[in-house]
Amino acid sequence: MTTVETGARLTPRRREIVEAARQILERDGESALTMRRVAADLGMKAPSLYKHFPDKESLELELIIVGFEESAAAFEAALATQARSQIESLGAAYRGYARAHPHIYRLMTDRPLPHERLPVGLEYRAAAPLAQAMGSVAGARAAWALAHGLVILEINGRFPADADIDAAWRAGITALERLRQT
Amino acid sequence: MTTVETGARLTPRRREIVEAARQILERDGESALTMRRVAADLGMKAPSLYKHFPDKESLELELIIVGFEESAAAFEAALATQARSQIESLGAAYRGYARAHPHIYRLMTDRPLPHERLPVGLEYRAAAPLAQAMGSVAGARAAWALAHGLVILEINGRFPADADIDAAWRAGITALERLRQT
DNA sequence: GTCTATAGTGGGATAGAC
DNA sequence: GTCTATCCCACTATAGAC
Repeated sequence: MTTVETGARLTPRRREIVEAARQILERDGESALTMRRVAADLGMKAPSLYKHFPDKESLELELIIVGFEESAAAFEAALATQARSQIESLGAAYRGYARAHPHIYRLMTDRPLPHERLPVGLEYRAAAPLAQAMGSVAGARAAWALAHGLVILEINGRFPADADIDAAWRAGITALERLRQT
Repeated sequence: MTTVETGARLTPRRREIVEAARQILERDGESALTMRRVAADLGMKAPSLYKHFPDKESLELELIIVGFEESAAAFEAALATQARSQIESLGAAYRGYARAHPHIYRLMTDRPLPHERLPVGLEYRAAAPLAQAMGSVAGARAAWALAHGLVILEINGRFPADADIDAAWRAGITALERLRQT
């Protein structure tokens, strides 16, 4: 369970700090996520945070872990759905998570990951549904890239204001399903 | 011609400043691109730059324009090639430009564009080759998203170190070509 | 585990003289 | 068009008292 893992890894106070950081990030974006602001929202001073986390990067890493756990859960739930094709369900889940949590999503994808500092198996768990749906490693990577590209261009406001993003998704899903049927 | 456009829009001194900024960005990345550093590389002081550009953002915008001009030229050249399929050629050109100029590429795609401040027709020119090759707007957007996703995940170091990125590109190109043949 | 105080760094931008 | 001087901002992080 997601909650159990998080709870087991973090002391209660650390979890409160991560939660405060998350709310700041979600509400006001990455530039608002400063140690001062996190501390202030908890009624403490910034230096006190360093008794709980060695540096800011470690705190951000916890947010990334939360993002992976939540998106993995969303993908697993999508794969369990029978109403639509697996690829279609996964695409909707991917886009849905990214749009609901754009700043966390960007944090998760904007830079190289320190794989060795993530909970064992977490990356695999998040990637497995797509790999299963696509049936090949190369196909799964292409599918991930397509979904990421659609999502990040949307989040970054790079499609024209009147662009039919739904249609682009449908075209992409169609292409992936034809690849799958090879 | 790219050079003519740039030359017409910028005074010689402004062009020198843009060129210095570009070299810093390409060599040392976005965090190195500061007004102080740009000035120092030109043998001047930071405040003097503000006689040429009203703010840092305006200078960055010139770099984005350069990126669009160069990548548009690369796409046009790729489309003129007859050796491979158009989609394949464009994919290679897209990846090639992004890998050769990762920091400029990130600058071009990381945030919303102030469309009204770009030279008229530039965005259209950069997008046209892909639109032509895909034959539909939705297909072109899916193709752009796929290419962008593959490229930005590669640049950001998000594929496993031993991942076969060439194979992911081949799978993606195959999917797009099947979509094209609808 | 929290505080105060502070170090140390870096950034964008402006005023006014030359 | 360039300079010097300066402002103001913000950040991460540490030391040491309580």
